[in-house]
Amino acid sequence: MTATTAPSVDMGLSVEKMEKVAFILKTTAHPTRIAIVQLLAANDSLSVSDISERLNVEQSLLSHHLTGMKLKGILSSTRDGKNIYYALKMREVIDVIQCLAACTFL
Amino acid sequence: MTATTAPSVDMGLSVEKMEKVAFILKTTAHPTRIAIVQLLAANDSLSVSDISERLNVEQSLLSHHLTGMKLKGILSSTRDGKNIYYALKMREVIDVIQCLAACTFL
DNA sequence: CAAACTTATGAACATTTGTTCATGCATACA
DNA sequence: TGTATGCATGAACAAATGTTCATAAGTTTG
Repeated sequence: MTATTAPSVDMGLSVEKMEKVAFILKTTAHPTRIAIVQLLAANDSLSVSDISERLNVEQSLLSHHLTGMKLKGILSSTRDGKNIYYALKMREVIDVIQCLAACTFL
Repeated sequence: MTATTAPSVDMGLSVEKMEKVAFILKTTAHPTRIAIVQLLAANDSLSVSDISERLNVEQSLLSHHLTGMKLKGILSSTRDGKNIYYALKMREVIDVIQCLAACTFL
């Protein structure tokens, strides 16, 4: 046991993994964004106004959340006519959710 | 917020679970606190100065992190002489970490 | 083209979170 | 006692995050 740059304490989850998961959960750890992820996990792709109506979140605020999540690589978007459709891009988001869903204890 | 009290989209992880996990990860999603959790997952109980030395974090700042985590129910502390020993309290923290560690994809 | 619709954007502001510094408080020990 | 050690605390500040509002920009349709 040399002291310093230990890559991971022997607990199964490396610092790297932990930080990746933390990033994902941290950037989605907000009621609105959680709901967005839920919707997009169940719906594959939705327009902004779809989401806005379903979640009852005002357009501008929602847009900020969406573009933020897109910037961080979690969502993707494509235009179709005057609508813009968002979808889950980062596969790990679903992975993490499924992984956690499989844990029965919570 | 009337219409959207849907308990969980059918994706396995309820909003409630998701928010609990998010809470855990969000409150630990910080380099120093991640390291703290790692240490305490591997060591059962450590004094503040132990942690301070190992992580090379200044006393006061560390103390703020520790008391914050304690306030949120994640850590516990007991005094022994002039030292105060911190330990992981919230079992779910370890659970979540182990759960994520079991997921191979990341 | 103009009007209507959908989404993005940016500025101002509010709130939360992280950091530092100085100081206080408790315990041990000479 | 009083002095040193270990930790907490609170104020001041910094930075990140969330929210609102007004407005712009891209698309369709009449």
